[in-house]
Amino acid sequence: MKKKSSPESGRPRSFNINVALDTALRLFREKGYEGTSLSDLTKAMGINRPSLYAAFGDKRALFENALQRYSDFYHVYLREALQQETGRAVAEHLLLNSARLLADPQNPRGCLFVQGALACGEGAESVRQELINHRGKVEKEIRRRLKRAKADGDLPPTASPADLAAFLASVMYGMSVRAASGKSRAELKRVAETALQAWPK
Amino acid sequence: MKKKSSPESGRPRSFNINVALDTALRLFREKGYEGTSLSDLTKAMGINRPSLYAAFGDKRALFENALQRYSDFYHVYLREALQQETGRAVAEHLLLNSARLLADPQNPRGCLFVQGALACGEGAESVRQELINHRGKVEKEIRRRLKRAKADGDLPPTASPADLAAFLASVMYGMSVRAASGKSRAELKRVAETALQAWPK
DNA sequence: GTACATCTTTACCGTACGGTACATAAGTAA
DNA sequence: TTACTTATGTACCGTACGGTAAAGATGTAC
Repeated sequence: MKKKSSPESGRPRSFNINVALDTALRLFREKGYEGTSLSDLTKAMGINRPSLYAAFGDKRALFENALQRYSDFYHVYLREALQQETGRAVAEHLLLNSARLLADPQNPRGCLFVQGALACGEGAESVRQELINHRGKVEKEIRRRLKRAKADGDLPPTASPADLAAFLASVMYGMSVRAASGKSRAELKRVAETALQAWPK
Repeated sequence: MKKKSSPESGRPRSFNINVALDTALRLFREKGYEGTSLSDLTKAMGINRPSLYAAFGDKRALFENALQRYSDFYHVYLREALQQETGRAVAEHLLLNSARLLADPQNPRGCLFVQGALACGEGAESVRQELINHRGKVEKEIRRRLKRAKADGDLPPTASPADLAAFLASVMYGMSVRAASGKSRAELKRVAETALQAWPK
């Protein structure tokens, strides 16, 4: 992806590539793939266009990098949630931390998997598909964990891991939409707590 | 909005304005405001650009018309739901019909209030704000209805109409995201049914 | 120093965008 | 027929987009 072959020769890069990537991630999360222009990106990074292209390739490749970075962070959160001891604890962790992260005042509101490209023109169709895949994988991991929970007996025999996972994912994406509307952490937390009432006993 | 002053004089319009508006609505719902180009619109309508501008004004005004049309349909569904007799029945109606409408095979997937402009560039910022307002109004109507339900005694005294309304809205928006991922009515229905487990008894 | 590699700057490319001027076609009114 | 009104088709406008060519700047290796 990036050049592993970075000999010490040549003019050194004048900007920190990870800082630039974080800037790109912020913008993509806030305005989506199509809504973020190259001028937005270079301006926010404080560099010129060819520097961006030399470092990352084209816009699509830059998004790919930013998405990977986001996905890495996301999976830290996800893993932590899925490592909880019971199905109920997993659900609590997922929803309450979603509320916290999606409305983090330090970051753009909402989830990149949703905000990145929910509805878009033909030029971003492949990005949209990729985000659909990411969302699907998240849901799949939750489903696997809940299947185990059911096998472990900390979910009733009548409970459906697939339905519960789909429900949790839906609430998380719904909270993302609400976060993008400017709702606070407290408001999202109440949604999470209400959703948890649906958990089978 | 449209010209009431339509004397029988002058060359008659060669296309049906409501059909054209429906076409616009479909496109905006599928690709969002920014993702839908004037060429997409005129091509799908089978007319030329000046005809579109003469009939609707600019792109923004056309979106406004399409949004109004969508909102009219939406409020039929919403009113029907809010007219149910109990809080529980309202919630059921809202969620189950959301599932049905959001994944309608005859229409683009998802809700225009969400898909229209969730994350976008500066040029669509006002559209985004407007959709936030629409979502807020929907939630407010649900909240009002649930307050009445509580007063009527068909919600427990401990229940929070505001929290329940926010929860219902979140699930509906989450289902919209899932619908945009291509999930079927059946899958969305299971989400709705799972969500209903959270309803206070 | 010289050679070499890489990044940066400026200036530009083609394309697609939203929007419009203008001449003409197609209807009604007299 | 003539005048008038409105919609249409063509051809175009300026701007912003994603992307790049080419020349100069800045480092390392010798």
